[in-house]
Amino acid sequence: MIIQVALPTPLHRLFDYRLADSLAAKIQPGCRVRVPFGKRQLIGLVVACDVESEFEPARLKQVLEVLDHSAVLDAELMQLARWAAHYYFYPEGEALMQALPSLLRKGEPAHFVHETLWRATPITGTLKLAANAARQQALLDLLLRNPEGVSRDLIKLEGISSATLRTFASKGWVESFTHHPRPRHADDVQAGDLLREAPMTLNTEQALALQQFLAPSGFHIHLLEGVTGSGKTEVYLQAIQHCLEAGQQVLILVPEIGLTPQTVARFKARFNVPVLALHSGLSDRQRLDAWLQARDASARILIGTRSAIFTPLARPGLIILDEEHDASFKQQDGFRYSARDLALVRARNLQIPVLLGSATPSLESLHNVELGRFQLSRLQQRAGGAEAPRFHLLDLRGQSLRAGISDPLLKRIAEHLEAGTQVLVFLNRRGFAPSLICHQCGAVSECTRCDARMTLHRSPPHLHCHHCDRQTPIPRTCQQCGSEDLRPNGAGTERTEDFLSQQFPKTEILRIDRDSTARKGAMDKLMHRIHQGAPCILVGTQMLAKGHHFPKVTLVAILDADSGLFSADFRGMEKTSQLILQVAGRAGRAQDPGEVVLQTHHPDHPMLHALIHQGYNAFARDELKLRAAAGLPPYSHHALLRAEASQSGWAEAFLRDLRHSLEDSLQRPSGCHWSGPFPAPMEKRAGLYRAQLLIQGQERRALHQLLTLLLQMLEQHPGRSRVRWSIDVDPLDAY
DNA sequence: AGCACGCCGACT
DNA sequence: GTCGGCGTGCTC
Repeated sequence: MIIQVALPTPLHRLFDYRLADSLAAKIQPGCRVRVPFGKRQLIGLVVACDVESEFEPARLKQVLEVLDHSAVLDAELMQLARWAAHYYFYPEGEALMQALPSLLRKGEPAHFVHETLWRATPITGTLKLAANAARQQALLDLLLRNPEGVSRDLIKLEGISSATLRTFASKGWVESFTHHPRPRHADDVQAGDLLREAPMTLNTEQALALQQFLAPSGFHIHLLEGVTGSGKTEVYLQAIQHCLEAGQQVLILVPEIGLTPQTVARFKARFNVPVLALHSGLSDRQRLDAWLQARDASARILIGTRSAIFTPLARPGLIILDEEHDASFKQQDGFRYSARDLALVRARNLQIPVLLGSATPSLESLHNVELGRFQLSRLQQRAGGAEAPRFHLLDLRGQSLRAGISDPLLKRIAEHLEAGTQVLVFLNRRGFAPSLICHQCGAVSECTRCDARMTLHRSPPHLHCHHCDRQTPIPRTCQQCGSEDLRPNGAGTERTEDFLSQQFPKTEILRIDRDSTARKGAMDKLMHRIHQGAPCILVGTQMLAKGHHFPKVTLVAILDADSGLFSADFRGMEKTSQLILQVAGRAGRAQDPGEVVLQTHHPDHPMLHALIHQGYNAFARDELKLRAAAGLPPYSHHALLRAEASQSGWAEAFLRDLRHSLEDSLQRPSGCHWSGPFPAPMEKRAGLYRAQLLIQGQERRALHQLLTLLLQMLEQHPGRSRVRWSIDVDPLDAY
């Protein structure tokens, strides 16, 4: 028999192999096989059995081993991954293999493995450890936090040595047992004990939204647009309840920074069913276990980020995608898929509904509402009758700034602190200052590998390129003129923190950015501090904007509202307004009505006005009109051909060549146009020179045809070895 | 992407 | 004379 196999190679094709009759009986699509490939052996996935080969049969090689008795990747996921590979022009073999957990890619059996776990013994309840036994305390905490048992891997991960574990064992504080990962079956949960806590009573808007969502059966897409604090999650929870009652599973996708223990806890607290979080902290073995539990429906609620869209589901009932506008749903390298768009495709294949939620929906989704593809529900009331925050534009023209803060803002901050509440200061720049400038000649510290400034950091002192991660000591003298007068230029979170602690010496200043939260547990500590409720100032980046709620914050200050107003990226306004509202949403959750101050040099800017006085919807309507007039997405479709090379000019020349081949081609479909090649927004990055060619299509079909042709040309272009290229369909980042 | 083949420069 | 640089070509 001849079978067709998908292999993890960057080649855009499948491969045929001969299969010995002795192995042919149990083979089916979705099984893994080990095959010879050139001089090496690879593990691949069977795509089709009993096929005719166009390849000369005598030259076919034999399958070495069949790894599975039944399909590891079911037909539905296989269909999704193959569809995605074609849509995003990514090699099919790579796409299919990426849908598998890494242990399965490496050839491990698709089985649960019995694992030795450790748990605390009852006597630890009254145990008093020596005050200086920090490691022992850490182990005890870990054990008490996880009464169902902890694996040795996890203990190691927490930085606890096996010696500490041995000590515990010898004192009888810990015992080991064999964990049989044969989880409960879906049917084990009786209808009566599905709920762990009672659902909340829905307000009129929530009830209407839920009813509208539940009314149609089968595949439909529902957009839940709800301002922060309007209770979207409760609508999700009750939609999930309906699914669980029907014995089905629910897949929940959240943005990268939204997958916090609190998020997961919310679902676990409500439902008496196995809830699994597919987060980045899982070991390969745990990830496989979770994958298997989703596949056999012993896990009922699956929560994960972008890649969780490829989680197998034995009894799929609903896909929820929270913060659907979030850019982290689009993968930015390699397999550049959008988990949001794949969720829609998957739901259509499965004939199940999708619930998209956001306070600030993407213009793509709002356009889909206009077209009647999505149904829309709006939640405009805040739960508990909390008022919406008041917005103020603070005109920066003529104001002096210290660490990015104007005097009127400083006064407002003082007033809120005196009233005993908390203040949130947002600026999207970490580090001390965005650059180091020579006061004599004006030369600026630049990265040698990128077209970018080095950011000055104080703790610890160094220069850091945020684009390629290069770090250098702080120079004592200017490289250009030798002057010693080097000064920080502009403000980042460290500098603002510094300045505020000088201004408010008695107030605690908590900085929240990637640097301050890098250490394990640091974020928890900060959050704990904030939730104690004492007056304090939070200074932070994007990290503050998502997921976390700060009930005591009554003033949100956005230090630079102008950053996205004049950017070359046509999505700049959309991104900025989403970010402003997201940050603003952190305030005014409780009884205190919140206040949001935006520092701007353009207090008359129409976008800021629409956003602040009429709300996101008015802004979005205006912006959609502009997009329509300019023929930009969502009114047309974009693809970007990206290229990078070690020498300046190579990538651009390569793309120019391709453009010419395209223009000379007779098979070129109509209805597309292109522009460029242009240098990428930051031409040099991490030592590579980057360029891109933009392709625009009125219709998806035409764009797809053109890209098919382009791919053929790319694969046989003589310059392809000097240049790394990739196709990005529906690109999101600036271009 | 790997991995081999192949053809030119500085070494024991 | 060989080790090794990376250009070019192939993978059922």
